[in-house]
Amino acid sequence: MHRSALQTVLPARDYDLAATLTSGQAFRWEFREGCWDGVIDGQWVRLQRRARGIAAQTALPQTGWGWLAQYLQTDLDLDPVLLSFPADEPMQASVAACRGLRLLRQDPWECLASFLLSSSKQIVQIRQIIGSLCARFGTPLTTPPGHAPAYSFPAAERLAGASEAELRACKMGFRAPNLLATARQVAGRQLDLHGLYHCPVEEARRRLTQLPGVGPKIANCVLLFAYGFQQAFPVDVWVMKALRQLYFPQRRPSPACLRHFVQTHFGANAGYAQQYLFHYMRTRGRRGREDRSEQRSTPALPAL
DNA sequence: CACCAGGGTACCT
DNA sequence: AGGTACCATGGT
Repeated sequence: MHRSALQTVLPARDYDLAATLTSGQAFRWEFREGCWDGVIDGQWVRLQRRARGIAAQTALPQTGWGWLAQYLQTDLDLDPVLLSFPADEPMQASVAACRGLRLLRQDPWECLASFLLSSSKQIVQIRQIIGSLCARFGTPLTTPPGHAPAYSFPAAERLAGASEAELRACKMGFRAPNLLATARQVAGRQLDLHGLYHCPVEEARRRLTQLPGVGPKIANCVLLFAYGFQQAFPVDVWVMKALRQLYFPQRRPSPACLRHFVQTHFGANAGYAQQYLFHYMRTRGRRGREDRSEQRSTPALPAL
């Protein structure tokens, strides 16, 4: 017999909770009163880093915490992953700067819909759009007494029944028709998101990119952040900047060349490596501008 | 106030 | 294959 509980501590080491929750893979976590408030599987959750692990609090009694360990991937040993990265200077600098950064394992629909809304948007804006979408179309969740209201991420069926104008009211602009059409395909079972768990990565990517507004970048984000395909390597403007500055400072490689490079150079955990590069570049820019000579320090150029 | 943002697409040469 | 305008909106 399990006793139900409202809180626990998941054992975890080598886990930078703040970096993980703010590194542009999930968009709904908010820092309040020294804790991280969010929603997982339609349930309000509050997290806090502790010495031995990650403390979690819910508003409803739990009989188990496997769903949370799965989302946070606390059982993953980070050391082999970091050791599998290439031993070049950019990767070592990224690991030194972001050690403890993790990949989450998110719900496929929320992840797909979120990154559909991410195109050509800053992370702060993506968060605002998604927050508005959840408040308008999600269902209110139980929260602790006196706490701000929280909402579930709206199901595909719910968005499929909305109008494009209603979606545009959430300030998503030209992304609205893509989200609507995708929601209808998912709700109508023309695409079985759960079935992608059993597909080879190429097949899963092929099916995702058939959705309107889903190209290689967004598909790779979903493959990596929801399905756990750790070789999936999303290339956005930041990662592109990292690749060009750190690996190809003198020439301009073609897209095909770049694709081949990222698939062969970063190994079996290329997607993980990509997240370190992404977070490293992003946190490098905002705080303190070191002089240009630092980022021009010669990396080990890949032979090609 | 230009410029750009975890892109994709249609259309051009 | 490789370039470009455009999509809507707001942060920096």
